[in-house]
Amino acid sequence: MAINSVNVLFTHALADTALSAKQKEVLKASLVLFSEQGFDRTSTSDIAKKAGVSEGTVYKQFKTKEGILAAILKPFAQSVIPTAASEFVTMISSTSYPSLEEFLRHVVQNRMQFAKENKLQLKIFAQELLHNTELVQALEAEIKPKLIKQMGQVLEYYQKQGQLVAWPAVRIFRYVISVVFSYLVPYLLLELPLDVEEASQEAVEFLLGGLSPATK
Amino acid sequence: MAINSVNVLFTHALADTALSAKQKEVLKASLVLFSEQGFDRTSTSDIAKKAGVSEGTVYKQFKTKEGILAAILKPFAQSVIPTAASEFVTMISSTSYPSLEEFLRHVVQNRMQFAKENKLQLKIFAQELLHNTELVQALEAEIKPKLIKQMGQVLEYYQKQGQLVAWPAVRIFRYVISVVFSYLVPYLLLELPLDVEEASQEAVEFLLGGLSPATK
DNA sequence: TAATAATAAGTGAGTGCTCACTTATTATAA
DNA sequence: TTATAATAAGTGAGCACTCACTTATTATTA
Repeated sequence: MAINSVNVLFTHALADTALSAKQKEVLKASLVLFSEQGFDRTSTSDIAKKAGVSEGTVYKQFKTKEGILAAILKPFAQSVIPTAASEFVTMISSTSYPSLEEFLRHVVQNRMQFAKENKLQLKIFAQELLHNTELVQALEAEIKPKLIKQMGQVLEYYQKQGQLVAWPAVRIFRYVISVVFSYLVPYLLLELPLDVEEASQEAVEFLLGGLSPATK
Repeated sequence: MAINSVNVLFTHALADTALSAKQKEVLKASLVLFSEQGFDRTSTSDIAKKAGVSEGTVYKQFKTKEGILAAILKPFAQSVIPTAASEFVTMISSTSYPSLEEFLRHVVQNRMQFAKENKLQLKIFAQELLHNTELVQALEAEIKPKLIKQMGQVLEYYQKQGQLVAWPAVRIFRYVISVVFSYLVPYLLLELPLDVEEASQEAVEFLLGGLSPATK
């Protein structure tokens, strides 16, 4: 059921691509198998079988098994950090800024929803991060400046307003991201349900306390 | 250097066991290879070569490759949550309770130090968690009650004192653990240095803000 | 339109190789 | 000498990937 809905979303994303129906089946089967068993424990014959195609078909489009992985993770990786055109920026660049609470709730909720819709990709991604050091370095180099550029001035605004503690942006990101993950990890690993509305509410309540300027 | 010191610690832990010198070498080699390349991408012949023994010797003690993994992870898993005999409890059960800040700093610092000393095991452990669903379930079932039993009354104490917000224990654990991990993840994945003293200081500063009873 | 040609997509039985694990042989120790 | 420890040479299953060939689709011509 949960997997189905993920598949529906993935299928939808696949619609834009120039892949044939069978090649899409290959990607869908790989998505499920990689996330369930891990990349290394999934054979190309497993993939072919689940996709209902021959092994030759698998290799017609994707030259290597790694190529299949890349085809799944590339579009995912590029949407982990929402682009400058995203809602975040439009939300902020409007004449009236929302409160820090509203802003945080929006960001947290948005990313939790994203994680929910990309559950399988996230699991595969995490596996890859753990034994692909170069990938980690490359991501760090790309994502961190992007994040700071996009969010940096927003944070500054709230800091000048006195709504946000005057810590470096990196430190604030660290806490926001980790608290979001504190709700995602049980969902990803234990298959527990995740109520995004409730979770983001809770998370923001905590974050606001920790990120408000000192009353100490 | 960092790996060396880890090895020194691991070697020390190995001293108590009834393993022969060569069998200990097997475990040390496996620890490094599994953490660097992952379990699936490490062959038993790699292990034998690095340990300076034959492949037969590897299999004399450890019946399977999985058996090697278990020999590494079992003692680690059991020390992730410190036992009831640990410092935590003695710290608390003394007649004068420390402040929440002191208590938090001690816990956070202690676990960060532990992570630093068990860096390679942690990496292997994380890999395993991602595609071993049963293991995750088993850990959840064992660790969660243990954690609540040990820490539950301590939290209650601070809540009654008005130092700690009256949230369920699970929610408080969630935030403390995730903030600790926010410092560990860059250390583990990006090989960045980790100053435990400084990091725990920072972490607690944030946690105290978020976990103090509402001033809202 | 119908017939033919050209291209693309798909197949499945290989192929060489790696791997976890075994076993026959040799070194060491009691 | 006998028992134990260690080795090094297997062994067969499974793997990623290939390739000669077939089928489906599209373009071209009469």
